[in-house]
Amino acid sequence: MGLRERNRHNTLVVTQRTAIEMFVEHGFDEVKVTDIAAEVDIAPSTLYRHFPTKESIVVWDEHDDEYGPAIARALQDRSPFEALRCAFVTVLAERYDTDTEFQLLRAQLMSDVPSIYAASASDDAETQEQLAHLIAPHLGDHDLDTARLLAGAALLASYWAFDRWQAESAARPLAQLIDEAFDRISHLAAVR
Amino acid sequence: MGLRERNRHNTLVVTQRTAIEMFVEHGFDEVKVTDIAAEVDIAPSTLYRHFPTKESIVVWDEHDDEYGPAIARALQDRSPFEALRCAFVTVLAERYDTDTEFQLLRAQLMSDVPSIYAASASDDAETQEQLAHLIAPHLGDHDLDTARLLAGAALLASYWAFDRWQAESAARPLAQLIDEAFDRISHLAAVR
DNA sequence: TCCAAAGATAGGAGTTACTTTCACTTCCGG
DNA sequence: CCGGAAGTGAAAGTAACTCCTATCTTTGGA
Repeated sequence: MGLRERNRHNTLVVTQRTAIEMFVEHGFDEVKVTDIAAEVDIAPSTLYRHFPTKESIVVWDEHDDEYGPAIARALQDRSPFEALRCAFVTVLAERYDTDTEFQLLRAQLMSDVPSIYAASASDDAETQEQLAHLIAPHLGDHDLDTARLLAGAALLASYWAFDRWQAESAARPLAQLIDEAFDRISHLAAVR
Repeated sequence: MGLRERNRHNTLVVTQRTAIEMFVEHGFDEVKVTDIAAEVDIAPSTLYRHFPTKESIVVWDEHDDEYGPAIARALQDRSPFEALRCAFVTVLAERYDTDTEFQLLRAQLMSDVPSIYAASASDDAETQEQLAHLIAPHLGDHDLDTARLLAGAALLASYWAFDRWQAESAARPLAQLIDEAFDRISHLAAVR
């Protein structure tokens, strides 16, 4: 990883953290993109080179590229659905349990600001498609539609866990909630 | 239902159908809100009285208020999850199977135009919450979180069905796809 | 070590059409 | 027949996002 790439990554992280603090303090609509750029000390045009929209500053996840490898690893010795569970627990848990305050702020913005919520939902649709393509080859019939359903269920489980985690202000560790969510969703028919 | 209300509803329907045709033909960004207003022969400010945003013209569903009653009815003699399945099949199926061409156009916009997709996803989050509140009292433990998971699963099933329906251009009736989706999601653990 | 090329940033101007506001008119409903 | 809700029209604002060029920084090879 060259200097250029590291610098870029650093700028992304600093911009995101600064912006989220500003959004939480003054409100998403009140904080203008130029304000953020000024605070981070970059030009607005530079900010727009990194983040395509104002919302994406919040939605972007610096650990997004860890899911692919984690899932590929887990697929070696687990069923597809279990592999997703395992990967989610591994990647999400450690991060959210060490960087709790910041992730709570981010979660708050994502659920409270409609336009951010919408942007994040769009993102999730793409994630679902990517997950489906990852696991489809590991299904008995290689059926992409089945894979999409599994991926959707896995995402549903993780968002449910995430919502609860946020609602109870990180009282329980995220890993535990994710496990519970996957368990319950695997046995939906048994719910009364 | 008075004349006023009927007129309003009529304007909404006509506006939506006109707008969707224009969007499909010329592209969402190319068609301006003023163009739509001119075509429907109302003032732009009137259009904005009915639809809060440009995207909402597409996302709005004239049958949205049928779900509540349908679910309440189905809850009388079914488990909560089955009640959702039943209500979805009833309300969705007949509409999409009689109004197919138009609903396909609408579906196409919702999946192709990012901003519309995002708006529709936000809408779905609210729907999930409403469904959860409807079914929670019918669960053994009255647990709202469980209800949210069930509602999420039901919505996931219906979107999966809807996607397939769109992908195969309404080759199979929507009701059948929804049933299949609910079946599969009830037995996720059995998928290999 | 140095240098050329590739790529990133600053800075600023512009544009656009979505959306809001308000005073005014029209017309349904009891 | 009147009160009040809904529609109209015009106008303006807003800030997100785009585009451009000059300037600087990094990179990889000589």
